[in-house]
Amino acid sequence: MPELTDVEIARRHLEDWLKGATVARVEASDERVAGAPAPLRRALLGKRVRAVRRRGKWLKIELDDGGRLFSHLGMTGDWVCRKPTDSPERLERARIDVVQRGGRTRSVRYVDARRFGRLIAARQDIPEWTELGADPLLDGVDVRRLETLLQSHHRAVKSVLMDQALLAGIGNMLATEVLWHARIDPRTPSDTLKRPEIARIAKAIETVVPRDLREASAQSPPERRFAAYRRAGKPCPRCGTKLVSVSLDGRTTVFCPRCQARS
DNA sequence: CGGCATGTTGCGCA
DNA sequence: TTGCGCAACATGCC
Repeated sequence: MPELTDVEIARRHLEDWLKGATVARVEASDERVAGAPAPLRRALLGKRVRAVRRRGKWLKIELDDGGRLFSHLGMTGDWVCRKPTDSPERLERARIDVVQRGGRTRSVRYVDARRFGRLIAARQDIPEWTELGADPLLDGVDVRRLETLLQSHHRAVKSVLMDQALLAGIGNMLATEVLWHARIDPRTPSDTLKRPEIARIAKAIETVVPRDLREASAQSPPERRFAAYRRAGKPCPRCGTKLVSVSLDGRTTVFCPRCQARS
């Protein structure tokens, strides 16, 4: 599921399902994901959902008493909506049942195969949330700020783009796509990039993120969402050269050796 | 069976 | 201090 775009879609769903509703039932079957059930229940039961926000890959459900529930989808997490009478999903880890003002009931289930996701109830914003960098959708992309970020680190440009404390929400898929779009070798040391290249990266983020949000909303198959990601050995959609794969930060990174050549 | 996977954290090492 | 490589986490899927 997770990258800024899929998390934003999850946010829209949760807002639709939960906003204005009152929590009537809470289950947390997996301590690894949600901690002990009791504190979660205490934080949510009887509370009304005021808003659902997103920053980077984190979701925040705000309650009318000032409490908040943070949700990270990890690698395989997702929220789905069911009826309260429906049996648990196969990989369900938690559920929040709510009653809307008109009396309509919903059962919102957290599903997560690998259980890397997290549910954290808190009374204030947690560091994982407050320490996030600029979010491309919420804050826009500023070329000068991006230039400062890139030049203040001596790291592969892809690592910088994926650093959540610097830019929030860019993961392996989006970083791969952004650099393909900008025609930049992902291994390029970030502080050697020149202004025109940085401008191309900024433009690529502004283009790729909203476009992928539309693609993901339309449920386009993943192979149509991305030009390079998971396409090693296949022809570059731009020039036909075989895409190559390297390992960077322990992640598979695909790029075109011809149009993403280092200058 | 082996290998790979959208994320994050923590450790050893240069 | 900074950055890199890698293992770990736990499970599904091809």
